[in-house]
Amino acid sequence: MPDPVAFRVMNEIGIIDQLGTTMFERAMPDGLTLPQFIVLNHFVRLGGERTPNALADAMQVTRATMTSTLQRLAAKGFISATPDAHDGRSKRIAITALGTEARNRAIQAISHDLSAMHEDIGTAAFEAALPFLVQLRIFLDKRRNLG
Amino acid sequence: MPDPVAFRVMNEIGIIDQLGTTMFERAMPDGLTLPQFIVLNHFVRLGGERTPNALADAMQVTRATMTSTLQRLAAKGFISATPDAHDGRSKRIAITALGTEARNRAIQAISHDLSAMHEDIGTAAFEAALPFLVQLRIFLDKRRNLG
DNA sequence: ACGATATAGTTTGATATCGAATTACAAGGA
DNA sequence: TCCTTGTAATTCGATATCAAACTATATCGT
Repeated sequence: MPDPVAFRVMNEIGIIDQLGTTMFERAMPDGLTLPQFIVLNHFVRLGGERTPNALADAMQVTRATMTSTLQRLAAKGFISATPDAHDGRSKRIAITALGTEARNRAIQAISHDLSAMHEDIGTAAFEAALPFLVQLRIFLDKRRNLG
Repeated sequence: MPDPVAFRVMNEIGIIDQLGTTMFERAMPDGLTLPQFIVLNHFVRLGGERTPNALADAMQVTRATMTSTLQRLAAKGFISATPDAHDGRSKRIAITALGTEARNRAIQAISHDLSAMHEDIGTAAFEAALPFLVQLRIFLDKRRNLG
């Protein structure tokens, strides 16, 4: 019995994620990891402040995971955290100037790999694949929240 | 500036991998993890014996990672390891009867989630997405081996 | 007002993963 | 034979991740 096609797709996705993450982190300066970059990029793209909880939701990770990533970013001086004036349980996270610089260096560092991907696979193929991936991600997210 | 489409695709793939792995491991009996299942499934599908090195190549992980996963599978009695008679550095790994049973229970445990995926997304969409994913995986694998 | 419940964040313990260093053995060359 | 180089596997230290347990604060119901 062959593996169901959904299983084969998930398997390929797992390997791609693994290889892609390794490629990214090898190219990074500042010892920046992919999850750390994604947080910095989120702040540069959308601006403002966020709670750890909102970041965890946006990145689809648990709050525990986000706590860990934010602690490492704070240790590098790439983010700041201030207590929320209206809710004693909460925090406001923002990117620092140092963090913005690190994010921009990261963009530069990965641009060569991204270009190679566009050349080899074709930008059109990425565009074509995106709707399926979004639909699959939304399905899995819904299913997670059901239990 | 929007993120390049290849970056958005890699980002979706990362989230899908994360959500899919969590869904899988929640459904698993025997505390089986996804990497552990993949090794067992490999043996059931293809039979025979393998070296840790060959398994690491097949799963696209480092030998260090495979050492760790094999140690946990051996601790559960799901695989056996015997020294190679002709090469003192090497080992021969095989699945045990207990391992085969665990793999079959795992298949059962995940079948409901897989069915839901096929129903929601459509089997045809998975078939259509597979060639792109294979191409992307092969590109990243080649690129890794170049450095 | 108070007790029950919910929410924000952290901590802990486990697994996976990488790269780098290490150990043990193999193969080849002088 | 011995030395160098190569290969198989493991160990180590770091990061990410989850679930579960925990702390602290907020909100809701009576």
